[in-house]
Amino acid sequence: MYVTIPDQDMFQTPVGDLESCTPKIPETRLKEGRFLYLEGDEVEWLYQVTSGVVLLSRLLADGRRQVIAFGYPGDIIGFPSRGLHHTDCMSLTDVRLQPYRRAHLESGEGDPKLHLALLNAALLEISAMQDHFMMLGRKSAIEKLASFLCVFSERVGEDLGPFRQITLPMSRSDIADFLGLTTETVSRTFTQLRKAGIISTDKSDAVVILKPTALLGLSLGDED
Amino acid sequence: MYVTIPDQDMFQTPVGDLESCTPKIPETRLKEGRFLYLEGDEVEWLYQVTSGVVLLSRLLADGRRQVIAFGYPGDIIGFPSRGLHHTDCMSLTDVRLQPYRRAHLESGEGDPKLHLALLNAALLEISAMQDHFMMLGRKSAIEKLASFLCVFSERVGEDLGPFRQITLPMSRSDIADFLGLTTETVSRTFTQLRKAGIISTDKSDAVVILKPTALLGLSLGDED
DNA sequence: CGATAGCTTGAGAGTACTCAAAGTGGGTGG
DNA sequence: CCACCCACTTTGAGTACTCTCAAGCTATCG
Repeated sequence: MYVTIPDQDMFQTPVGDLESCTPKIPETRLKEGRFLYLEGDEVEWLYQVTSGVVLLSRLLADGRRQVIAFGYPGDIIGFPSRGLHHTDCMSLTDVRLQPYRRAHLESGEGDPKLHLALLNAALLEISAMQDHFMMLGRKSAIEKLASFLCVFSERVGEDLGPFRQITLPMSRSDIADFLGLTTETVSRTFTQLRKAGIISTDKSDAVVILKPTALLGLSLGDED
Repeated sequence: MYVTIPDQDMFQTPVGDLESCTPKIPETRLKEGRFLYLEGDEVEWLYQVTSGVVLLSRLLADGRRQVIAFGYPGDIIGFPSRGLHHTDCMSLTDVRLQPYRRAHLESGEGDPKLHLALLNAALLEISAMQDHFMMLGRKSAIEKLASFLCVFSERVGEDLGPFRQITLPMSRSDIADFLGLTTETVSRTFTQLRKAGIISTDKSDAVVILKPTALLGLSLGDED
């Protein structure tokens, strides 16, 4: 999942129903905190996340990390470039994944419908990454975090009475590396949103959005 | 073109030879400073840049801009997402473009070779954008500009005696919007590199790299 | 040769970072 | 079952980097 300016279209299932696609390969399971693949690994499979959440990231030589995306159920991960993985992929929770052969992406001979679905997922990823660019390059800390929470609220939030709740499987430092901030700044910005009465948090991983309109406004830079 | 940590593989022609692909549609020409398409336009064509340079960007409501990429000869631009363009595309110079029908990307029925070439271009774009993420989210101003110059030097630099020269068709403010900085910071950082004897500039659009190793070191964060 | 757009430089302010310490919660072992 | 430990989060103080606003400078083009 990529963070973007909320947009109705974003929240459709990106690939549609792949159920009917063949041949069906058995699901892969992965325990929390394990790596599915690393940058530089040869791509044999693409995966659709079935349940759980994964984190895609890249590392700089000196240890700086950029989180590229979070993979939620429905998302396709593992697109190759010159046959290789260009991110690390780690599970944030126990995860179930439906593998698809790389060949299905690269040729429609096996299953044209699957081929097209994977292609469209790749194209969606491109446009989603473009939104993420905007956020990384041009937004302030509070705009970044507000954008992040807005997208998550739409995509994986649950109704909680009149409000909307998000459960965050990722740590503050994962969020920081996604938004191009430090953990301290992310933490301070959460506090700022809490003090403004826009969100409330519980145990740091449950966030309730009390004022969605205010949050959306912040995400777009409607001056604080 | 996307900025990345220099990597041998980056500098191959992304799509390979499309000459043999059919049917050949006449080249499009565009004068400097014109828009080829805007965000939200329906995608009818993809284009391979034949000559000249284009700029792909997105705009925030308040006018903040993020430059997504520069399109140099060989680059494929215009990938659709749900059938729509997700960036604006403007020419920085007079430009020639080879159009390809969108249908060739979405189905291999017309020309499987072309289909595959376009698909691979899309996949390359994904990995290139991932490098750009790292730069936007995790690098300092000097690291960003050094990375930018390194990539351009490799991709479109020309030998100038023992040195390498780049001609920049984009303004300081285009560079700033690409790197997530302000024009002033870009300008100051150019000056900093000049004073360090790493580059020299002429008329602000011609850059000679005097110390490529030092520049590469800076781009990777080998402490100043 | 003057006008104008783009580039550079300067001074000061503000945001996010660094380093440091205290608080919180979950897990483990006694 | 409770206490301790460890990892993560939050808060604090001070710094540094980049931004903002402003003015000069430089090229280019009529």
